[in-house]
Order: sequence, then structure tokens, then C-alpha cells
Amino acid sequence: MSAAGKAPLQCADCPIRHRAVCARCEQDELQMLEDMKYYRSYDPGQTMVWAGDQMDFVASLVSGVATLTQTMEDGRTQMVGLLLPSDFIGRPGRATAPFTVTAVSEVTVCCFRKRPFERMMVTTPHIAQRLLEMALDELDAAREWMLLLGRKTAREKIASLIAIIARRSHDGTSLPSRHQVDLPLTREAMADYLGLTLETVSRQVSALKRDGLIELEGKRRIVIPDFERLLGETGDDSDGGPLI
Amino acid sequence: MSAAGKAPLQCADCPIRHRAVCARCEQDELQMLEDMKYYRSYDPGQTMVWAGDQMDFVASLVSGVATLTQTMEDGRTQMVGLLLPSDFIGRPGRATAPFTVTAVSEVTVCCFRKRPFERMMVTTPHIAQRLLEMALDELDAAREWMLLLGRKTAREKIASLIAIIARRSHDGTSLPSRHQVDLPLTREAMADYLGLTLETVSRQVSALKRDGLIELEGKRRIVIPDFERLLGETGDDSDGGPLI
DNA sequence: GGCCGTCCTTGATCCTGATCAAGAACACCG
DNA sequence: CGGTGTTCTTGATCAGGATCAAGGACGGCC
Repeated sequence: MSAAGKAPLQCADCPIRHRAVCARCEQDELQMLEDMKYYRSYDPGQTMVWAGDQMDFVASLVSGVATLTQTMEDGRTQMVGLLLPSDFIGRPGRATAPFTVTAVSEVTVCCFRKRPFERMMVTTPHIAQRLLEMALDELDAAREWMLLLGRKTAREKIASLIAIIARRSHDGTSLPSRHQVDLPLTREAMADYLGLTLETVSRQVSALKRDGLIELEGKRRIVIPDFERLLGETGDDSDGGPLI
Repeated sequence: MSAAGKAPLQCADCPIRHRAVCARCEQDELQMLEDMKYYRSYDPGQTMVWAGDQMDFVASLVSGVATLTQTMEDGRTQMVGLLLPSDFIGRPGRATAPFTVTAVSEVTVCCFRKRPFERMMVTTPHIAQRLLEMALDELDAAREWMLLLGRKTAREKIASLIAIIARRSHDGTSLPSRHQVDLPLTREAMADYLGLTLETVSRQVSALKRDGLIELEGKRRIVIPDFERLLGETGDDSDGGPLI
């Protein structure tokens, strides 16, 4: 993690620019963030935060993939969010975590101690505005996902998930016509995200492969020969679906 | 929630206190809100905002019930939010509405012109903070709903919906042991909320009635003889579920 | 009152995805 | 290399909820 050039618009030595806090920060504000920050790492499968835990920090995901999940007493679980690098974790103004956060791969987060962060929010209004923007983005994504969970077929769900991961892993840039995607999720995690069982996920992935909509390289790497055609299977209108 | 002491903490002539904007406003700020506000009314079934519409206002629901819905080309629709009095509508900083808003009953909203409201947000930081809090509440509720949509059975979904409406219509106050709830939704709207068909909703409501968990007075009024027992059917742990 | 439209209920049947079960592919490791 | 554990695939069967269909309840209105 090398320090970036001069007067960087990012926390000094983070490899990514934290979307949440740095976009418009001045040098002295960046220094405040430096003073309250520290790094943590997690192994694949490790739970970073349990639902209900006291949280004395907020954080930004630097590298790796993590999930937000919710579990019923009898073990039924539903993933309610997928965290990729630059995503924000935690709630200023809330004492406890509402959902469980689990590392899917090797994960590094950049944490900010919560009290100082909250104090800084009061004096630095654009941070609250940026957090509001992010919360509204997440809210829109969650609501799009509600349509998927409530109304889409298994095939549409799988196609939507692959399309979303493809789009998110390219983060805004247009997709090459023949695109490779590294699925960060096991079949079981996909099932928990989509409200399906892992057997159904496996069957539908096989079906999409049989129909030539995707190709598999190993279990976790997917090649999308024709992205438009995959989008046609999602049930979404042409402009594409959510960006969870 | 009556006005605390002097200098009323609410917009001058609104019958409710807007959760979003007034909590900590001083007299001069309330005057600014007065200057940018106007009222609109809608009839039952009337669509207030279409997904994709340009929106030049934000608003607070004063009376009535409205829904936030999303529709696929083939007509499958999913409700993604239920708006009750004091709920906020619209997004500062966003040009267009992401979802369709429809009045379920007679609805009155108090609108604030968006540009002045956004300008006010810059100079009045606690407004952005309050909006952030509300967005986080909605986000939590949406994610709880994802668990319902993805993992609960039809019976659990119905029980959860009734429990939520019961809790929300009493807005925080504890429930009397034998509680009446006015269902503001048709069977079809309930189905769209729960990711079911209206026939399944009807069957499950009948089943809950048959099992003595609810009683019906007419089609739309429900009596809950034992709220705890109803909660036992929701699949949630004892502390109760979301508050959408 | 009688008619009509909307909303709701109930029944019969079908189908998608869940469940139960077995084995294959693969990585890791001694 | 073979053994072991995890992840994935595929098959057989089941069941919950969707779909198709008919009719009932209720309110509004002439």
C-alpha cells in the first residue's frame, strides 16, 4: 500500500479512494481521517460483524468481497447485500449492526473510529451528504432486489445476478463484447442471495450454459459471449437492472 | 407527539410533524420551509409519480396511504415500499423518481420545491443528517423485507404483514392485547407486497382466521386477539420484525 | 329493489422449485 | 500418490404456491 503522489483526494495510503468520505475533503480533513483510521483483515468465511454487535467504527472495504446476511432461527438465511471494494460499512449514529457481515474472500477494510467520525460529520457537511447519496443508492438497489426476490423466476434470478456482478466488476466502464467474470460466490451463497436452493442455482447455471448464454472456465469463472443476450434473460427492460 | 413547549417544532399548519425536515428547525428555518411548500391531494388509485418521472419537489405524506411499486414489462409488479403519514417522498439530489408512487386511499402530501429545499440542505446540516437517518431506516426495512420475500412461507408472509401494519398504525406505542387493524390494502396489493398471488393471500388470510389467529370484521378490518401468538407465526424471533 | 362492477373466496389442477439422495470434480495435505 | 473434505452436479420425487375457473359478497347507482 504505497502512498499516492501529492495532495491525493484519498486517504493517504489506501489503494482506493473511499467513495464515502474523501470525495471533497481538503488536506486538513484528510489529516483528521488519517488520525482516526486503522486497517483490519479477515480470512475467507470469517464473520466480520454479527447482527446486533456493538460497532465502534465505520469502514470502507479496500479489497476482497463480503456479504451482508440475515438468518432466521431455523437457519434459513438471506443475503441482503454484497460488498465490493469502495463500499461503505457501518452506520454513523447507530450503536449496533443490523446485519451480519462475512468475508467471502481475503478482505481488508479501512476503519474509522466512530466517535471522531461522527464529530467530523457535524463540522464537515459534505460527508453527511455523500453518505446520504450512498444510502439512497443502496436503497434503490435493495428495492430492485425486492423485485427480483418477489417476482422473478429462477432463471431470471441467475441471469440477473451474473449480469450485475459483471457490471459491478467493471464498475461503470462499458463491457467488452466477450466478457470474463470471476464469480466471487459459492453456489450456496448465490442461492442465499437469490432466495433459491443451491441445487436450483446449479441446475439453472447448467441450463444457461447449455443454452449458450454463458461459458464456464472452472467453477467460478464465467465467460459471457453476448452480454445483450444475457440481459434478455433477466426480465429487466433493456436499460439494465440494478447495481447492487 | 404534541409540539414541545414554545416555538412549535412543526411546519405551521400541517397536522403532523414532518419527520424529515422539522425536528430541529429554528423559527427562521421553519419560515423558509413555509415559503417553499404547497399541498397536493390524490384520489384512491391515482398514480402520484411514475417511475422515471422528472421530480421537482420532495414531499411529506400528511394523510392517507400510498405505495411504491415497480413493474416488469409483462405486468408482474412488486411493491417496494408502503408510505404512511409522516413518511418522506423524493430524493434531494436526484432528478427522477426510481419507483412509481400510487395513492391507495385519499392522500394529501405537503410538497417542498426541490431547488430551494436542496439549497436549504447545504446551509442547514441537520436536515441532511435527518434524511440520512431516514434513508438508513428505510434501508434496514427494505433488507428485512428481502428476508421475507426470499425465505418466508406464504403463511409467514401474511402474518408478518399484518403484524407490521398493526405495529406501524400504532406507531411505537404498545399494542393493546386485543387490537383492531384497518388493512389499507386490497388482497391484490397485499399480494404485490408479499410476492404472492391474490388467491394465495386470500387462502392464507382464511387459514389464519380458521386457526383463530385473526378475526375479520368485514374484508378490511382485522382484529388480533393475541398479538404474541400472531408474532409466533411470522418466523421472526421474539423481538419482532421490521417496521416498513 | 335490481343491476353492475369490484373485490374476495374457494375449488381443481398444474408446474416450478424444494427436498432427498448419490456421486463427481477438485483442492488440500500427509 | 491416495485419502479426505468441500463444492458442485444431476436425478427422482414431492409440495407449496401459481394458474385457471366459477361463483359469492358487497357497495354504488339508477
